[in-house]
Amino acid sequence: MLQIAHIQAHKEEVIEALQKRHFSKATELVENAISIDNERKTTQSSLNELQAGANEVAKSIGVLMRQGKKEEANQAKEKAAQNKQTIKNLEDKLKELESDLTNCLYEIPNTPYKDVVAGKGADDNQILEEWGAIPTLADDAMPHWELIKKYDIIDFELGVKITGAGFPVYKGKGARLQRALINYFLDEAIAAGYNEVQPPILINEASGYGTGQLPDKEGQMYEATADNLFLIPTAEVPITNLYRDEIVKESDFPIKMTGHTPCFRREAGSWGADVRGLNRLHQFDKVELVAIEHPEKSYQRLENMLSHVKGLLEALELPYRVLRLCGGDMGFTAAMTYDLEVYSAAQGRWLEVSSVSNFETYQSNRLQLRYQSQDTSDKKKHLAHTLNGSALALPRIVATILENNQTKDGIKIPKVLQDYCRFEQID
RNA sequence: AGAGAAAUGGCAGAGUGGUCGAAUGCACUGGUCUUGAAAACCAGCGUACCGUGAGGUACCGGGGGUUCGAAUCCCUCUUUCUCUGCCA
Repeated sequence: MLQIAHIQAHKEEVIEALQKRHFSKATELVENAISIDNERKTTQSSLNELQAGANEVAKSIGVLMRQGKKEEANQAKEKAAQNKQTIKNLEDKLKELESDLTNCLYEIPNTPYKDVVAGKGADDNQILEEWGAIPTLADDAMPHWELIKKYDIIDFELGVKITGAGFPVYKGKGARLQRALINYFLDEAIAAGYNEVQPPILINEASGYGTGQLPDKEGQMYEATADNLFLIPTAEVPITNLYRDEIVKESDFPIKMTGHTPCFRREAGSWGADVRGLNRLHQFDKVELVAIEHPEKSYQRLENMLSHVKGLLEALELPYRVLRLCGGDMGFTAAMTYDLEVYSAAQGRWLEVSSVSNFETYQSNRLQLRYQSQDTSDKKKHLAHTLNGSALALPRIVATILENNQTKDGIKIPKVLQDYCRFEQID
């Protein structure tokens, strides 16, 4: 969430930035947050004053008791008891205001970075670059949902039997290709200086709040209700939360982590004609990059992460394009997001395979993830910036490899994967 | 899963109703001394919020309660440790 002090100091700027998202409640919510905060301040002031008085009386009673002045002590007691209820009421009011403020702030999305253009949705995204030639396929080329049947490598019907729609079973070379991709992506991340972690794939509520999945987006997550845990929608959640409530040293930056996890998404209501096959699943695998960075270097870090992902796609020889999302298409918590899409030749469409974002302090403010400046005269703890990016999500990469590399003899495996797969084609 | 014990500042560790935001040691920062370092000595050293400021308030695992007053008493939750059980 945004910092209330920042909103107070830069109200117009915040409202203006939020307009880029076409966020209609911007002015209303910002005004509301400010007025709650102002009331909070005055409430705390008067509460503190009363508490100071009460503390003084309580102390004096202690002194009087020790001096044996019982009567005076009892008089003071009565006096103190009078203010008790007032203090209690003010305390309750303060708590309520604080929680109102937090709830209000939860509803305000992150303010887009200066480079982000205004826009309502996907059509307004900026296409920054395109790489690679679009392959021309034979006339009888098949979309991946037919190829997986032809070669018997991914089975949706079996998944339906075991679990339900959107939970495919990978078999034989399909399973091995998955494993190869995971290992390849992890090795590349490690080579780029990311520290591999294997986090839990169930998270508690606090973690959900930390990275912004909660409140409001619980409908997107599978929930283990008996234990009040959630299946992760992305490794971003457990990995970023490793640093919840931590104070790091400035010299620790950048903190770079990577991890492979399955991801679980309910995707309620988002099924339609163009989500056949591997295009949208309830469970899929992803290798994620997470970075925690100094505020002054976070955009540099974002570029660095973007070029890492581009390098992967180039090594896999998949034509891609880079989009900078417009305000309206960005996730709630992001300040700037690059999407990478690969061209799926048999479907004739671009498929999003990675999303790389800078959250600035939006997540770290909830996480209370701060750093201590190296400058010893600066005693204050400062919020760090958090970033993450997929590198990469598997299913659409698999779909595109299958479609783009199909030949009459079989599906050619990209060179970089051959050692990982230990086979060169699927036939 | 059952029984017991525990949770205090960066760490260790005192404190069982009142000058306790919290002894002491270590660590850390600054200084004295030294050619330099070590040692010794002196001083400082938690976080957040409110206040222009002086200053105030809250925080001793989380939440609630008793009391004029709670680190200290009560309830509850969480976590850790020990023993027993179970298990890859």
